[in-house]
Amino acid sequence: MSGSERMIAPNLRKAHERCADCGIRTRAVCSYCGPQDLQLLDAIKFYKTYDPGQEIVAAGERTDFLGSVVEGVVSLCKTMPDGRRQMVGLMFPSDFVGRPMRPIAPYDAVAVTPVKLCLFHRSRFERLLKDTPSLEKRLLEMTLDELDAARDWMLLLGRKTAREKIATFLAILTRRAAGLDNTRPHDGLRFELPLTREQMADYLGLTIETVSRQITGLKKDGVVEFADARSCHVPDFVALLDAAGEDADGGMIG
Amino acid sequence: MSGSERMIAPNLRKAHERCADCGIRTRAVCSYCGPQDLQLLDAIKFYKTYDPGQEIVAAGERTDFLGSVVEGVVSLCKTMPDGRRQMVGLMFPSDFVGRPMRPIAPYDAVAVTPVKLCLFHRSRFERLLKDTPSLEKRLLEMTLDELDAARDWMLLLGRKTAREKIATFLAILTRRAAGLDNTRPHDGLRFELPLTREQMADYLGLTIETVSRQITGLKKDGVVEFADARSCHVPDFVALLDAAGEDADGGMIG
DNA sequence: GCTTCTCATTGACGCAGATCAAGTGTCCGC
DNA sequence: GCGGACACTTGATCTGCGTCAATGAGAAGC
Repeated sequence: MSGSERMIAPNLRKAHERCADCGIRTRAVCSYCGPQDLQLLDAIKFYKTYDPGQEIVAAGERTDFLGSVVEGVVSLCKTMPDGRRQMVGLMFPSDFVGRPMRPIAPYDAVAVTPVKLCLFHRSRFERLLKDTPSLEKRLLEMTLDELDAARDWMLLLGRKTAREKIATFLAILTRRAAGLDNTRPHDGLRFELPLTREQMADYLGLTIETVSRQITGLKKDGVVEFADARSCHVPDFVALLDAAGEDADGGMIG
Repeated sequence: MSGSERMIAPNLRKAHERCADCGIRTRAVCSYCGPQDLQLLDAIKFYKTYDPGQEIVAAGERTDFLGSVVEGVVSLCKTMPDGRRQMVGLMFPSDFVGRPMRPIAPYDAVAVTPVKLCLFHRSRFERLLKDTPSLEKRLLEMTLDELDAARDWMLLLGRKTAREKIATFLAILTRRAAGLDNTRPHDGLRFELPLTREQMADYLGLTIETVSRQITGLKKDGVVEFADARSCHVPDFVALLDAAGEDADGGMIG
C-alpha cells in the first residue's frame, strides 16, 4: 500500500502480481503457506475483476473456481421461489469465496463494489488442499470463523429489533474500519457504507423503508451522523454498541 | 444396529467401548480415520453422559474438551443481556460439539434429551488434528456443512413466516427420520419431536404461543397430525415442503 | 382423592415492522 | 435547462406476531 520496493531480487518475471506483494497475504487462505506452498499457489492462481452488481456465481449452478476476495465487497444471497431474499454473508478482502468439495453453489455471489478475486480452478485447488496442510489448516480456521459469524447473525435475525439490527451492522463496519487502520473503535470514527439501503435490508431481514427509518432514528438520537447517505460518522462507539443491544464491555474479543 | 458380531478378534481388552463398534463411526469426525489413526483417538477418548436440561458448556467459559454426540440431542443457544434467546444449532448423533482453536465458547451447549458424548481433551485433540489429515479433512467437511446449514437457517429466520418456519423445521425432522431408517421422505412418516414448544420457539425465532398456534394451524389444514404434543405424523411430505415455502422438487440434494 | 408443577393451547389486544404511496435529491445524457 | 433513472426518505395504513392472561392436560408427590 505504501510505495513498497521489497528487498527481493526484482528481476523475476512478473507474469502476474506476486503473492509476496499481495495486500491480503497475511490474512487470506494462503497466509500459513511457506515459500514452497506459495509457489504452487502462485502457479495456478489467476485474477478476475467484476463490476458492481455483476454476478460472480449463480445459486444452483456449477462453479469451477474458488478463491479469495482481494479488493471490494461480495455479497452471498439466497432467494426463495417467490422472490424473498436474504443475504447470508458479506465477504471482504481476504475472505474466501466458494465451497470446496461441493461444486453446486447454494446461493448467489454478487459483486457489491468493484471486485478483484484471486481464483483457483476447483479441481486444482482441491488437489492442492489435500497435500498442503498449511492451506487446509487455514481454510478450516476461516470456515470456523465464518460459522461463528453466521451464528451471531442468526441471533440478530431471530431476536433483534430493527433498530438493534441497524446498530449492530454499523458497529461491525465501525470495528472493521477501526481495525483496518489499526486504531481501536473509539470516538469519532468514519467509514463508507458499502451497501445500498436495499442491500442492507436484504442483509438484516428488513425492508428498505424500515432501514431508512431506523437510520433516521439513530441520527435523531445522535448515535450516528451522516454527511450523505453513505458516509457514516460514529461519535460514540459505546453508545452505538448499546443501541445494538450488546454488552458494551471492552468489545473486541473476536 | 442389527445384532452385530463383527469379524474382528473378540479378545481385545474393552477398557471402554471400541470405536469399531461405534454407532456414529461412519459419519462422525473420525469417519475417515484408518485403523492407526483410530487407535490414537481411541487411546484418548472418554465418554460422558448428561441428563435433559443439563448444561454441557456455558457461554463465555473456557472448555477443555470437545467431541462427538453419540446419543441424544444437544442445543447450542445464545442469550442476550436482557434474556432474549436464540438457538443457533441443534446437534444430533455424529455431529461435532466444541470449537477447535478457540477455548472460549460463544454459546451455551445444553443437553435436550439424555446425551452421550465421546470427548477428547482440547489440547490432545488439537495436537492430533495437526498430525492427522484424515481427521482434519473430515472436520473441515463437517464445518462446511454446518456453515451451509447455518446459512439456510438465516434465510428461515430473516424471511420466512411463522407457519413456514414451523413447516421447515418439521420437514427437516421428517427428512432426518426418513434418512435414519433409509427410506425416502414419502407419505406416512412418523417421528418424535425432540424439543418442547419453548425450545422450538428459541430455535425458530418465535414465541411459544406462536409455535403452538401455527402447529394447530398446520393440523387444521391436514399438513401434519399429532397423536400427542410430541409425536408427529406427516401424511404428505410434498404438502409439508409446500407449507415450508420450499421448492417441492425432488428435495434431498444436501 | 387433591395439590402442584410443567407443558401446551387458546383468546383478546397492541405494536413493530411490512405495505402502499408520494415525494425529495442527485446524477447523467441530451 | 430538462427528463428520466436511481437511491433514499417520509407518511398513512395494515397485519403478523408478540404480549398478557386464562385454561387445559398430563405427571409426580402426598
